[in-house]
Amino acid sequence: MLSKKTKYGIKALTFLARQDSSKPVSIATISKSENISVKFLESILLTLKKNGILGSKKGIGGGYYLLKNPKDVPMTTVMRILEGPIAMVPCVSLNYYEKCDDCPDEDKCAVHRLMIQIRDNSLKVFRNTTLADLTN
Amino acid sequence: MLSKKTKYGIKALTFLARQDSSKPVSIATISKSENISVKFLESILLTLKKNGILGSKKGIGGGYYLLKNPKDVPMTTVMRILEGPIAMVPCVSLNYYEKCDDCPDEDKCAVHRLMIQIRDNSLKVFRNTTLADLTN
DNA sequence: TTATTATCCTAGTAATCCGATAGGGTAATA
DNA sequence: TATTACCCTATCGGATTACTAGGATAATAA
Repeated sequence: MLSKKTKYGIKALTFLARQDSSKPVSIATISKSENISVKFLESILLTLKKNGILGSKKGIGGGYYLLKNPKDVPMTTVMRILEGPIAMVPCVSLNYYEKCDDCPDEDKCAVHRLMIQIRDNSLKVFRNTTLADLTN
Repeated sequence: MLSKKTKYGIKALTFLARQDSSKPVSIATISKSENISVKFLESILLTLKKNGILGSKKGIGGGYYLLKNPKDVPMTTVMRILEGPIAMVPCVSLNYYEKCDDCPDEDKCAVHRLMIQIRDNSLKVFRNTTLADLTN
């Protein structure tokens, strides 16, 4: 299941991608438009900022804005920041690999081989989709 | 993340698919071979039985066995029984559809459209993979 | 300068889910 | 009739999730 954090994060990012990029948008504005709790959204935008996706400005007229052109933000990046690994099991994860305790030989593991296929297909979609693609 | 329940379930099923189909295999046997806790495995096999994947036999020489030919058991079926919906969000689920509270128009929702692609790709893999494919 | 606005940051918390275990009951076989 | 092995319900600690509280900090406007 996709977490609400990721869901809200993607919604907020596409909202920002649709705006005039020069002007910051306040949390309150995004919150109202996308029906997301202010406080929860706050924490999500903060992690996006800490990970170099968003910039921010304080005070009156302040808010968040995209640091890059939407077409240069692939969904792999967004997913990894908000959701964590794209793979369904750690033993097939590219960025968060972990060996299974119970599995003596990954190459012979049915789950492993199946989940590699799922991962590859998901990666293809996330890599080929940018924020710009989602604004239309 | 794939639950351990599903992971163990797939492992147990492929183990059974490799056996002489006429003979039941005990929980203890599968448990030892696949490094799965007996009690946990017990509950997993029981749900697979209740959902028509496995048959069972009690008493000495008893155990579980596949009710169908492994090549007639697609992973879509196994996943839906053990893991639940294949989609990452209920609003794109074929078998467990649910509308989002926050989303006024699914067709205009970025998350919705992205997750449809992910679902379609995963479905393709799970549909085209049977238990027989996983035994090799 | 100071009041206002809006982000920054740490903590906490209720609810839910997960993985596993307990402890019997029931049916089949020897 | 004893043993084996599945059947079934209930529980439970720990982790995660989806928030919420409450104040600190910085920028702007008066």
